[in-house]
Amino acid sequence: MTLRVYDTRTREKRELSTLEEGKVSMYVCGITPYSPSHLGHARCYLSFDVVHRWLEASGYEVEYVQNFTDIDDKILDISDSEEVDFSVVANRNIDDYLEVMDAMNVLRADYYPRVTETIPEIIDMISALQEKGHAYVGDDGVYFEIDTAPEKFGQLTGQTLEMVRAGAGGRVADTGSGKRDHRDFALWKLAKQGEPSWESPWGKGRPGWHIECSAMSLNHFGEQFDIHGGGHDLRFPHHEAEIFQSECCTGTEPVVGYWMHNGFVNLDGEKMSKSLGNFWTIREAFENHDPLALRYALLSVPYRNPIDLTPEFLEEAATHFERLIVAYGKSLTSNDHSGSDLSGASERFTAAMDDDFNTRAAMIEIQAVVSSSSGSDVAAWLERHAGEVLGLLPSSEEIVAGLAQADSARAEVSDRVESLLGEREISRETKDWSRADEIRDELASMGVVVEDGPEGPTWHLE
RNA sequence: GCACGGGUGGCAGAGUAGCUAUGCAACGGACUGCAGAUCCGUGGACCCGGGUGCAAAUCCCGGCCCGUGCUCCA
Repeated sequence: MTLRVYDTRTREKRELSTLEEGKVSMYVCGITPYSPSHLGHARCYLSFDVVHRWLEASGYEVEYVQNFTDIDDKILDISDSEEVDFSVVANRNIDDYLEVMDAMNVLRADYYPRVTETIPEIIDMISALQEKGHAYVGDDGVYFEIDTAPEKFGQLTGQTLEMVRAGAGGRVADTGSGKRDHRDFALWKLAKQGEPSWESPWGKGRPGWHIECSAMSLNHFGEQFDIHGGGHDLRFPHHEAEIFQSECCTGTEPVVGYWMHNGFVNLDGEKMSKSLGNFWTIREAFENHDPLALRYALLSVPYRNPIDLTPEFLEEAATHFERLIVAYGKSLTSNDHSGSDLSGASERFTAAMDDDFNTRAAMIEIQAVVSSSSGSDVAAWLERHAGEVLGLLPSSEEIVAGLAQADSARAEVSDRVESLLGEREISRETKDWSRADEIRDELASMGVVVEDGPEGPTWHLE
């Protein structure tokens, strides 16, 4: 069984082959912390969390780097309006991000480099590009000159230089930037009055948006690394700019082995994004949804496909999640073996994950196991597959604590429930259905669900 | 407009030529006073039009539709 990964650049699923046997270097574009993260971000980092987990489960040693773009125009806009330092805004939103990710069982990356802590490396890289003739100094900053490496254009989007030239109209003049060609992009932006800035050979300023990722990946991994992830919208210009910067700087290509891009979260068929304003922050979603149920929902569609968030979609996921938790709890407290052979499910699960991380297919296997067996072996199976690999389970301690709490809650109302149930059974025996239903309603108002079975009624709290 | 991705049953989602995908939902039956749970079973799809094959959801051509990108964006 081999792991196949879809690569945006070559547009095919390829067997994963890494630079160093048994090791994977993975870089994922992180957030720009100018506002609280929304569900689109959740989907991205959840997707790559599963990539991270599955690679490790497959025996790879993974080095995972995710950046924070902690200085940028929008952060400055907000810090201006709040009259606080930009770092206040950035730190606040980074904390928010890490908190909600923790709540959704997202494992931490190994490094979270920040732009503001990578300035010397960025400056070195820009200097190298300038020396090699790929960068020039304009009125308001330093730019990468696309025409010095035109053959690198369009690797991730298939666009040609001409197309983009044609599409842009007279934007160069509009922006008043110091670019020679509108397809060139900023490496270093000179500071305007009052903006935070860092010293550089070109004057005080700050890095352009794309250069940080090139500098950070070079810094952590060297000239080449295995996987680069990010949202689908980053393919152009951001990731193509990275290819220009990294490969022109080092002369080594390709800089990235596999470009992975996750699909969007849509609301009413449209991309959820901050600029469109049609987003839910992750925290808002937590108000109505268990973080792990949300994780379940967002992983229940393969990472490259779009997800249309509808109430039905979220409900279905919540139902499955609930079943999983209940089944896990039941198996966890069982001393018996299920007597089932779970090897087929394991094989199909592995095949699904090996096929470009098809979490959907993998989760169907989990559903099948959940609905067909229970026992101590099932608990172990779920821990490995639903827990370690997909991160869908709370810790067994939490589950056990939850069960204990449920037990005590149950014990609290038990006497009252039993006496009502006894009364109801008498009513049922005398076919006094209206009285029986009345009692059931009364129990329901106490949060007690009654289920009549062949061996009499059973009840549980909900 | 151009580029990329995609259009499979109510929803999600496999399937790159021949054999029931699958899950949820729906429906029918069993069981039920009813409800619920459970069990058994059923129907239902390949955007349109051409083409190549003995055979096409699957390959080719032409349309149409949707999403994203071309501007900050996961």
